[in-house]
Amino acid sequence: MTDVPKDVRGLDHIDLELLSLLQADGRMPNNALADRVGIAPSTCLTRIRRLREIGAVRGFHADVDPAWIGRPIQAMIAVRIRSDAREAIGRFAESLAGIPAVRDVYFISGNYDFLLHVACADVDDLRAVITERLSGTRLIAGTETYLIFEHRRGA
Amino acid sequence: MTDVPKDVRGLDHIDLELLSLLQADGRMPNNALADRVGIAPSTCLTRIRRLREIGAVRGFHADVDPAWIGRPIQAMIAVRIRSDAREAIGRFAESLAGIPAVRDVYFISGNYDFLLHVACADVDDLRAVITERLSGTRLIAGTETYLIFEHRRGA
DNA sequence: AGTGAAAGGAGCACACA
DNA sequence: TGTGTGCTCCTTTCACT
Repeated sequence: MTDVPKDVRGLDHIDLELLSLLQADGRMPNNALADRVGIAPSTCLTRIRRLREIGAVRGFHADVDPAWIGRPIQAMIAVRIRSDAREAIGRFAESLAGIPAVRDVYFISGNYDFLLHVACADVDDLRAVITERLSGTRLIAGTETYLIFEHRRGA
Repeated sequence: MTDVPKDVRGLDHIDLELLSLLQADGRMPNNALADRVGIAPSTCLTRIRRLREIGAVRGFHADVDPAWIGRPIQAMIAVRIRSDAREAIGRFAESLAGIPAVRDVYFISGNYDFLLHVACADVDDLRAVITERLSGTRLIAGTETYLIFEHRRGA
């Protein structure tokens, strides 16, 4: 709920403003950004490069509607790893991120080890992901699947 | 799991390729895109404008690490609406998207009505979101909170 | 729908405060 | 760090296919 965060690890208010602007519009031209925050374009360029280098900006991506690329069925799959396979969790999760249907992997606390946000072509495709890539691997103790009716990005 | 989707609602393979490229790198210059898919820059521009207009591309965003903007604590909050308040769910969810901590709202099937992906300054902040913005509203029948240890984007 | 050329604008490196 | 200049490359429009 806090609007102005506390711990900003060496970023000044201009950096935070740049991050906020780029989060809202990742294609805003460097010129416009510089204007908005009140610095010269070349300075702005340097700052943004630095924000990328330190990892404050992890990348720039188009937000593509899954329905338009033939993946209208979205689901959140909670996955529990078998307790005798915990060491493999890292490599396994990495392989999951490579499945085309997988859009996000959330490692969580609680009864399950992670949540998978997937977008599939149809229900058969969803079942294939669950049975072939998850339950079928012998690393998985259990899964629980929730259909996603709608997905909205926050502010 | 399907690599080549079936239902592509009037998009040809060039459109799909453009979407894929822009999903991977939202700042790829129009020129480079045109080269990669084998069309002229001007044609490429027209196509991308169309992809935005029809909603295949919903926007372009910088992927900002929440930890760098003072929000190192991430959580997934499952929220159940009171059954006598179901009509209010739409407006309520919209107000949620306006909370600075909220990054995603997933409307789901199952025991809960939606999942909230939040990024908070600290645990107090997280508690404030849950007690003041959720449990405190009288629309909420219950919540369940899972800490997010790590969040990876898929391919 | 796709193309090429031409003008205008933006990105980027560099030298300097 | 921040800035201003200048070169280069990209973007964007338009007449034409």
